[in-house]
Amino acid sequence: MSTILEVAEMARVSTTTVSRYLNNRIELPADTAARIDAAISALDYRPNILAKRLSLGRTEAIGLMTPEIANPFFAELAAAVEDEAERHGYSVLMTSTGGNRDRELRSLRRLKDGHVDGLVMMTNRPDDGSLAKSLHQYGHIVLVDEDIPGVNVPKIFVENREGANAATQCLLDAGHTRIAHIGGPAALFSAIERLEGYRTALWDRGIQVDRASIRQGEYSREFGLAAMTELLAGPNPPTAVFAGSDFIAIGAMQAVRARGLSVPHDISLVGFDDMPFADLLAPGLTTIRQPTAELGRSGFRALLALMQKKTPADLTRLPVTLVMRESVAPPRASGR
Amino acid sequence: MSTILEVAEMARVSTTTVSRYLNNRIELPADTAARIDAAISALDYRPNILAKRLSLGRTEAIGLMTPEIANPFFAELAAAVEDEAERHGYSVLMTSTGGNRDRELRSLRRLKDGHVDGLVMMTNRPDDGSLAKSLHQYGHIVLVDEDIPGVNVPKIFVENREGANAATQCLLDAGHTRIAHIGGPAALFSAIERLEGYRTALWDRGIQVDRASIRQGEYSREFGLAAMTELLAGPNPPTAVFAGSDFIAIGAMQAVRARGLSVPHDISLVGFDDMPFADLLAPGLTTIRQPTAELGRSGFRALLALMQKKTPADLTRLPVTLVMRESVAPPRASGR
DNA sequence: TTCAGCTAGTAAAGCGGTTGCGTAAAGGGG
DNA sequence: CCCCTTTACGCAACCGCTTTACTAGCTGAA
Repeated sequence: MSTILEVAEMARVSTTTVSRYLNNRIELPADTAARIDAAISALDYRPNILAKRLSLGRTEAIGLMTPEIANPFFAELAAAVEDEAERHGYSVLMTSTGGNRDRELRSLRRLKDGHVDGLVMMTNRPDDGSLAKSLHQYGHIVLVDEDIPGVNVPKIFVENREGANAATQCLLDAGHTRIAHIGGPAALFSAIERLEGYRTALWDRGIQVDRASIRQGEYSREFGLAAMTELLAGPNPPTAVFAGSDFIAIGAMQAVRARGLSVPHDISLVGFDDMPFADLLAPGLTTIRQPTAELGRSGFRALLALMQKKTPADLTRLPVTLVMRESVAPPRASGR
Repeated sequence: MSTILEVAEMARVSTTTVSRYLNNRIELPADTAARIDAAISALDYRPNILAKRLSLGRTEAIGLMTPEIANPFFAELAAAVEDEAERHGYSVLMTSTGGNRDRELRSLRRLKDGHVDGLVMMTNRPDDGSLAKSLHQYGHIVLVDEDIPGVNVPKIFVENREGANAATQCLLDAGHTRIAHIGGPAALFSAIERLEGYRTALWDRGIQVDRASIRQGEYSREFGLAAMTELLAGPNPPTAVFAGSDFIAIGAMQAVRARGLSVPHDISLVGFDDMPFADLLAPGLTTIRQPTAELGRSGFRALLALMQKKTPADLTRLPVTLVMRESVAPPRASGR
């Protein structure tokens, strides 16, 4: 590997000149420039990035913290971040934390220690406040998809309320009145917002919101299965369910089947996320599509702005859309 | 941020001593060590990793090239690589190439330019030979999941032949004799091996392998749908299909349904991969499970060996297993 | 007493860039 | 013709760590 010094010698200039020329910090007469260019290609010179980083004190890399890269939602989001980062000359250092606090901290320390210049952070673990307090000391951070309350960094979320509202309305429009909600963790921001959206939709139609038809738990299939099984066994089972995530919806679907009932014939179902598998199911799952890729791109852009000492918006909300498939139908024979 | 020099001064030793002490290259008398320790914690010293990297000429980071991180298979594999890497103190720089040659080359150049010390490489694009030729110049590379013929680097694959064989046998055992195969790209190593496994299984039972019941194309749902539609429209449609991937299987399943037939009643189906959604389907998809995480871990370990100047195995084959679900049944009423 | 052989360090030269000052030479205006 | 401004570049310090080569002082054996 040749160095900038060799290039400078071959072009009969100083390293200063070469460095400035390469970084567009100087305008050189054509022949000098040509000599440098010639030397560079003759030596096949490529700047040593490690030296450059030390000298500049930055890495031109960002971190990407995701709870679970194997989850298609986060994977797609990660892909979008990476794509946008690449487009701006940044590399992406990925960490899949598995919701593990230790790994989250390790990723944050990487930021502090200068492995990366900034961090796109996603977490789905409710915070006890300690993370929120310590976060500002780390540097450039952007929060995507899920909030950590009390943290003062740019945030990019989707319109959870509006989405939940649309999902519930879709069920109302189909004629349902006994609509249950199986939502995510009670402590999680997105789950809270989605619950609010659901409540508002019912409220707006003058429908009493029944505590008993609201379940909160993990955004997982297992929880969906368990919660739906309970609901179905209850005294006054719903004719429709708005699930807080597609995973929950799938679990619910299983529960419905296990009971010998069918979606959408006996029970209508709407999910949230529009995971890639949502349309593989039979029946295809009606759900709220999140602009996953846009979430990632916006996240990176906000981070970039931060790193360039600009001030990105404190909060960006991206719109969601209802995707109609086959899991919603009018309630059976009305009444009971 | 404090530097090693400040630590040295506070501990009244030289930077050399501090550096050696920190890197376990020297044994110090207890009181000297204690002074250094004290200085370090008093100053909250953390070594500047950029300086360290420049000095050592390595980054303690590896690259991870995947065709499509949004594909759950690669995502899970990536998670495993990252996990294993983290365990050994390495960071992971991820690139999702989308099968784009340019991005592949960019990722390779990152290796050459010293951004990373090694690369776990996955590609699903058939190579025209140019990649194979240029690959050795880049440095430490390990190939995972899919081969690039003619490349002399450690490789980690699964037992494609054995898996395909088991899948086909499972259909044979159920009583099928007209078994079609919808496989991956004809130029792709894994697809070739899976086809071989299918052929051998039929051959071993003395069943004529019919050219017309073999289709090759993308590992995608769309291709599965198209190919299966064709097969069903043919003169002598199969009663069972071994699909080269779960995506293909899903497409095939759609085609079966579109024709008013049912899986497994009219057509039995076996996939390959055991994607996370394989058991979400109704019926659950019988398929060949790949040890995805192990593929990732082994990949990293081989790379680590390479980077430590050890010599990992040229080729590692990981076993696959047949996962029985509900998409296989005996052929209908035998005969026709 | 002498000297080899430890112990416990140190000085300084890298690693390969970037950059704040500075300056020689050429050009131009008065 | 003199002085001031450009133009075109160079010197050397600096980023913070690692490592080679070396030494002062002590111990113990011959």
